Amino acid sequence: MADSLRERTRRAVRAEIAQAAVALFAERGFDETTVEDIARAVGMTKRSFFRYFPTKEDAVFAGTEVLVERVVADLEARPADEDPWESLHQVLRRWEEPIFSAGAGADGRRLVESTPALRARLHQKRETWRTAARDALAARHGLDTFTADLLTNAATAILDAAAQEWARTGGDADRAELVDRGFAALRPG
Amino acid sequence: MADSLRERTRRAVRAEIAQAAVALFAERGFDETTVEDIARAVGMTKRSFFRYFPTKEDAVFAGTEVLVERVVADLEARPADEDPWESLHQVLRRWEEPIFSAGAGADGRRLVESTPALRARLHQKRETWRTAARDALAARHGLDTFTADLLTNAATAILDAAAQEWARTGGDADRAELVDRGFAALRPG
DNA sequence: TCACCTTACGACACCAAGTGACAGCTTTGT
DNA sequence: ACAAAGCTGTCACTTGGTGTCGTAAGGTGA
Repeated sequence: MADSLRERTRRAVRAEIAQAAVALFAERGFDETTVEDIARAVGMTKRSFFRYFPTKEDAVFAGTEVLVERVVADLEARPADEDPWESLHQVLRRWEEPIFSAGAGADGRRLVESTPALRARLHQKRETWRTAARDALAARHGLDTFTADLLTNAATAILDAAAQEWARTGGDADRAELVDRGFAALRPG
Repeated sequence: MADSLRERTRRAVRAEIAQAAVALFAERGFDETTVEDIARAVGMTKRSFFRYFPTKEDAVFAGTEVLVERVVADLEARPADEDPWESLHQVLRRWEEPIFSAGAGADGRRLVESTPALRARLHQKRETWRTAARDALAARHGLDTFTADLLTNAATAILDAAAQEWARTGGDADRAELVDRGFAALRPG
């Protein structure tokens, strides 16, 4: 069974913890919330919290793990003769939202945007999928590593700028449109 | 006196701590070195270490504070009618080295490049000067915030790619040339 | 020179994030 | 039904980081 009861329960518990954590963070702030608070909120020990998440920060980014594979898969599903930049554009346009906030909804986004520790963790997470995307891009289009790095880094630069603008406007900005503008502006050539 | 004896000794002590810290980190690894180890190495208490640096990570980035002002000053010294992208290019080409490693030499660079906690902190530091650079750029060239963010983010994307390539080649790559290539490739238009 | 004030330091106590080890309970596979 | 595997609480421990206090030293003005 690829999906045993144990695994399902575990995922459910993880999700419950994550939800409680984000709620508490949004209410009291990240630093003002202790891991014990979160654990108690879902009826477990501090120790058990760390059996579901490696760090306090990670509770906000629950469910991101699959993202990497999906983005890479999408990247590899694009026509091989397509402009690499265009491939990145199309794929990231689709995954912009989950990549940006890593799955914690609008609350989570605001939270991440306003908490340095979480921003730092987000960057770390990004590095993971960026490496994967870089390798996929390099393999599919025969790019050297520097160029592949350059393109994927630039792509995340666009995502960041869109996220910043979104945060600045209080959540009103059309992020997809901003991403389009960014990709148009930085198109290599 | 803008430069009293107190201030000078303080700077000297800071530098000494930083040096000891980087040395220990390079020798034993970041996680394997405790703050007390560093403090003892320079003959002080853990408590006093934290009177010179807010966090353990920051010991590696000693002397970065001035960088922000200098980069901004350079940015504002560029001709006002110059292409903003070109201004960024010229300025960052000059400051690429200190910005990248934040002043701890080649050892420090390798250290940062290979230690997730330090990479995270570096990104945070970057955000500081990026914000400043963004504001300066926006003010000088009358750009909207999104465009200014986009350009500065892209610029750091280039710096990152160059740093990654540099690390990959074991320190042989000509970073200035890579930066030039990056700026040429992503030139907006 | 003497009194004054600021600064730096050590010492101590404390909190929170993680980690390791152990013991007991429940679930699963056979 | 039974053993292996998984989850949990409990306890002890390390480490990064902070607040407080007492005190010694250095710099400042009369």
